[in-house]
Amino acid sequence: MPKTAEQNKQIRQATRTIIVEAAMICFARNGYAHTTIRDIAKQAGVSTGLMYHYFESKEALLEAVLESCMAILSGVLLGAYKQGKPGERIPGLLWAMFAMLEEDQEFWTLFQMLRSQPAIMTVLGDAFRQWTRQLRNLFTVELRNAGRPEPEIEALILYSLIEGTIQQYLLDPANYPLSAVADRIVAQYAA
Amino acid sequence: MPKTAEQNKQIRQATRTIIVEAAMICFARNGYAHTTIRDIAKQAGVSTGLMYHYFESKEALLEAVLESCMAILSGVLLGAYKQGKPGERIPGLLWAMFAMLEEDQEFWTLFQMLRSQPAIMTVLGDAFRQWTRQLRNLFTVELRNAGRPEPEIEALILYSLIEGTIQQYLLDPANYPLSAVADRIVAQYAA
Amino acid sequence: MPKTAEQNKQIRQATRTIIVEAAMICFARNGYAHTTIRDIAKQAGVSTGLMYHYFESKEALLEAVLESCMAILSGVLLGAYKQGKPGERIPGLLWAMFAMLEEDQEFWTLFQMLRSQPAIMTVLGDAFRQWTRQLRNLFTVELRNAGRPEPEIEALILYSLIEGTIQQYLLDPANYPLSAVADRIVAQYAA
Amino acid sequence: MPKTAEQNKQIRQATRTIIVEAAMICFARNGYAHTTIRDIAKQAGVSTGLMYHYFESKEALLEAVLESCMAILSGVLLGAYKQGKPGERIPGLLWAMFAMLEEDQEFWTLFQMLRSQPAIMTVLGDAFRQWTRQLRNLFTVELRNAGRPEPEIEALILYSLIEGTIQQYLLDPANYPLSAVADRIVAQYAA
DNA sequence: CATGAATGAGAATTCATTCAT
DNA sequence: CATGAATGAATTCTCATTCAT
Repeated sequence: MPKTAEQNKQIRQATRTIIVEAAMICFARNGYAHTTIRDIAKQAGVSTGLMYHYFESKEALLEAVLESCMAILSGVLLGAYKQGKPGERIPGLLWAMFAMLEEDQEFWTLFQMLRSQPAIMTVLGDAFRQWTRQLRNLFTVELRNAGRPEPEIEALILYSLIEGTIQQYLLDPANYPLSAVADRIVAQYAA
Repeated sequence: MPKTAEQNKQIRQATRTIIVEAAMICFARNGYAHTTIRDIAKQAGVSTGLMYHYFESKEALLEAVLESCMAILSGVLLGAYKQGKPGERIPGLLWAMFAMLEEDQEFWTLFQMLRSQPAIMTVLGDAFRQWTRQLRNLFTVELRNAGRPEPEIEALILYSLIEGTIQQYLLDPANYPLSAVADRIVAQYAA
Repeated sequence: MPKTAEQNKQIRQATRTIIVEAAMICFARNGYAHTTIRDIAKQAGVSTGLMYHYFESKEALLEAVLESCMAILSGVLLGAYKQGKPGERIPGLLWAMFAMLEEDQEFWTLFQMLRSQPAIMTVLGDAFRQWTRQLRNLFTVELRNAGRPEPEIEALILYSLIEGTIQQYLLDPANYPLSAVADRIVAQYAA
Repeated sequence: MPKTAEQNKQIRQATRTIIVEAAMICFARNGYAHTTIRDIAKQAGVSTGLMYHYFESKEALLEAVLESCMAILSGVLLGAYKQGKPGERIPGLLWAMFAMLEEDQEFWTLFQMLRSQPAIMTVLGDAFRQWTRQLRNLFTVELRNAGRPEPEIEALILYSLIEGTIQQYLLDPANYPLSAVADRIVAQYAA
């Protein structure tokens, strides 16, 4: 009794997701270089051979991981964006970011690692740059809506502030006064 | 008559430095994983065997590189710190940072890469956290001198702003309006 | 449809045996240090990578070799033991030993080498001591059956006599009068 | 003030001895292959370079070690031999052997290791075989003096008994009833 | 006689990838 | 779709040996 094409498609999608998530966990914990295909396969509960049914190479898997990260992050930010009114969305965006940071450190560790590996950026840099521009645009638009001067520069600065905060927090989560910092930043942009 | 102890010490120091600098170049260009010991040896102009005369393993070399980075950066910032008057040093520190960023992208690429590698932070995380605290203290002290409220929180934010700016700049140096951003940040802290 | 678990198990067992036997040959001929993993792989007709699929390290393989030696020797001696009647088994055991010595010098060269390597005995010493005790027990029991006084001490001496003979024989097989010595030893224990 | 030739010769001899003894210790503890020239140099308290002033190669050092072992052992046995009267020397030889065994396990561990390494015996086998024959001759002569039939065969057996006992003892010195075994063996040859 | 920095060939080990089933 | 045995090129690491001082 062969499976229907539809069933197969679902299985493919599910297994693919399992593998990507396993890869995210392994990369975050041990870095890309220190993670082997076998590690990921074991984490995912599949055979090493199966990895190659879903991804052409380790690099292709990495690509999928970065895409997944970008998609997740876009989703969260766009969700926050849509909830607020034009000109008043910055605080919501910031809260969404900081909430996520506290909830899912591993995600951010992974994300920071991916974006600071030369070997990865050589391949995926363009995609990442384009995605970054889009996100930053959200901020630019909102800062303009809020009547700020030089919204492009402001957006760069705000984006830097967020990224830097994430980096600092991840360095020592236990001792970082995240909520105090978050309050302070939000206050600066709430007016 | 053997070489004197003094001569040997000098040779060791010089060769060690050559190797660390070669490693910095290679790691910055190709990342840790894509750099082989042979690459570094060739870049340094020594044999592969000698590498292990100075460093126990590739990872130990990596640690030495991070330590070197921290020392370089400390030197630059302390230099800038000493040149200014209490309460007026923040702009000097910022300019030193931004100047260095534009001059030596490779250094910063390397630095960002090192600090986001789980394998490195597992070993050197504590040393790095302590070093970061010290640098941040410079900012805290100056912000207090300048009469700012909550200088600790302010310092965290300023530090984040710098780190985030560096990250953003490195992502796409050709298209990043660094001087505009720098002016804007400095202006914020010059008052 | 993957290979069944049963098939895989058989393949693993067969390949493992091939590798261990190849290692035995190489180690016996050239010693542990002068044998490379490549040598063994070539002798076994497999790739070097596969060696590490079955054994964690060269040393782990060495351990497997010693274990295999002990199993082979136990088999031969237990076989001889079972064929004789209580109280009359010593000659049979001795003949089995001496026959094997003449037939398979390489085995014994290997065995003597293994048991005098500090690196091996550090890891497998306890297992080897226990195994030795068991074999010696065979002799103790038989000497007691034969009505000898102090069978434990006698067994130690008999065991020493055998081991020493093996060592002497291996030192210069061409000139060693093995059958004369064997006759003499057996005569001593046949009465 | 240059040293005199005589002084130099003495220094050479003393340093040579220090190195050989260091090598004996290292080889006994870690085996030949696991011992590096550096290990021995450190144990001897000299530089690696100096090793090559005294020994052409690691193998030449090994040769010196085996020769030293043979000389030490010859000395002890000849000493015991000379103390007894013809026809009554066997017990003395045996006691000398067993006393030495208990006093200097490391020496015997080393000795057994050296003589069971194929790589070593390939080079030094002939020297060792000849030396063994000479020692065994001592026993043959004495057994003939004592009026034993077939003294050659008897000597082989006695020699095996000693070597085997040494091996067994070294395997588990703490639990081996050496004095009981020694008494038993000596009794057998005292009559 | 003595030192230890330097060499480089050779060995162990790793791991992405393939493939028979 | 799924398995895991098998491959072998690439890499890290070791260590006997040399040599300038």
